[in-house]
Amino acid sequence: MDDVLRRAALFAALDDDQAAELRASMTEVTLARGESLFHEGDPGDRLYVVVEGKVKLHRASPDGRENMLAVLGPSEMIGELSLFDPGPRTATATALTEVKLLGLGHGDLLPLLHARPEVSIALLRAIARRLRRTNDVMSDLVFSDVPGRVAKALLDLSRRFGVPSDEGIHVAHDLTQEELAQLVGASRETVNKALADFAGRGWLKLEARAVVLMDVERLSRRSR
Amino acid sequence: MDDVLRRAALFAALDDDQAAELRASMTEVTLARGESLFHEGDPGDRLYVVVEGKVKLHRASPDGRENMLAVLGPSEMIGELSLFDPGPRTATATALTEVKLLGLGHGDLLPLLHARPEVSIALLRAIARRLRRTNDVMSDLVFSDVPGRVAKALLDLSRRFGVPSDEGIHVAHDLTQEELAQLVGASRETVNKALADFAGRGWLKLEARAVVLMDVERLSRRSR
DNA sequence: CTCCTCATATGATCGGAGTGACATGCGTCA
DNA sequence: TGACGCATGTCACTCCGATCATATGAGGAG
Repeated sequence: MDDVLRRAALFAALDDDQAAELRASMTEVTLARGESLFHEGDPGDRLYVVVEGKVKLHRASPDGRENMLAVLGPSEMIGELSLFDPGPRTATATALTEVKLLGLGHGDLLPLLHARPEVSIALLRAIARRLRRTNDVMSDLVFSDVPGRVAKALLDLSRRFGVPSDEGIHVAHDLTQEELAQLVGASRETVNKALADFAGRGWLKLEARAVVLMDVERLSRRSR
Repeated sequence: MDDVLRRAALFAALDDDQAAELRASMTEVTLARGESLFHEGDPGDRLYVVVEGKVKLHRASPDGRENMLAVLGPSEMIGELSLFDPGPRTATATALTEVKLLGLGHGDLLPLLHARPEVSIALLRAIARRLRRTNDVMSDLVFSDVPGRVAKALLDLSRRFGVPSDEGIHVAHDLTQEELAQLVGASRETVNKALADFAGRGWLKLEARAVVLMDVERLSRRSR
């Protein structure tokens, strides 16, 4: 059984056989960068688990500006909200890289939840953790300035997607600066300035859709 | 059985007998305005349901400023996060009015979740809804200016706590302007200006810890 | 290999909103 | 009932960050 799936909340409480059975009942979806899994307003009764790649969850304001709620990677869940609390999708999910997902419909999940309470409990934990993260992001929007939020976002991405290298922690976030700006709720220009400033101080090195963090300590201090 | 409790997610899936039994296993807590139920950092293994009154969930930044995550009223749940995703409390809960709550410990909840999967499912729905609301608030922080956020907050409070009167919808929010400012992530002065402006236009009337909404249509338009 | 387009970089300008400083109002408690 | 303390109302001043404008660079399509 796939290691990535075993780390997903949906599979956490199941033994190997049960996990294999659940996996068999899920349908595979593949997207190229830029393609959307679903759009804000769509009817939603399907949940997905990321197997490979990254997906962004985002919304548009009436006047066309974009805000990114989250970047989701392997083992993470997308679209649960419309399943647990029935209703249309309140955000759009778009692939940041080539991405592979497994989808599960409402009709297949409910029996599982009734049959195996541990699964519900694992999902409660997962969604509680998400709510905590979201609350943290909200506090940052209120308390921190843009450079602080950029530093925080990079550290967060580094914890989740970073790999150590000889120069520092290499973080292939797959976000354009425009997207990074949407993630921290600021303009592209301001984010660019913050990044350039950090790079100038030697705290990090900029690469295409990636950064190398070289002084996590300073960045971390700047983020508070 | 109390009507307020029957509307709480925790009780939604139970029949009268089961609800009465659950209620009996919960301990009553009473607080006066200003008293805290728990503080950020406290170990947390208890969940509460508001029976009467209002409670605010808030956090302090390192430099002492405050941010309010939510105002919770009757039937709503507080402190679930530390229960579902074990860990210290990530916010402080403080009474906005005299308040009556019922508390349930981790040790009493888990057996219930295992025995009655419908309870978990109801809780998943409740927390999913909370996450949706939080995402909405986050988008507003990014997209709307302060007057817009104030209008939005008042409309939200009115939907939850408003009662129709001959002049308009009377909303006893029990928040000082300082607290309202913390709720929308702005300074007291700016919120005061927005309120004075709305009042000057005849959209609402200011009262002590309350407002009377007289032109919901305009306020609603201003909030978008 | 060469455009063309999209991403990145950087400066100039402007405005919303925070800060600080007061004045006023009002509820509550001795 | 008087007075203190907290909440509210309103300035002037400053500044962060959005917006506009304009390079420069780099990857893809032909």
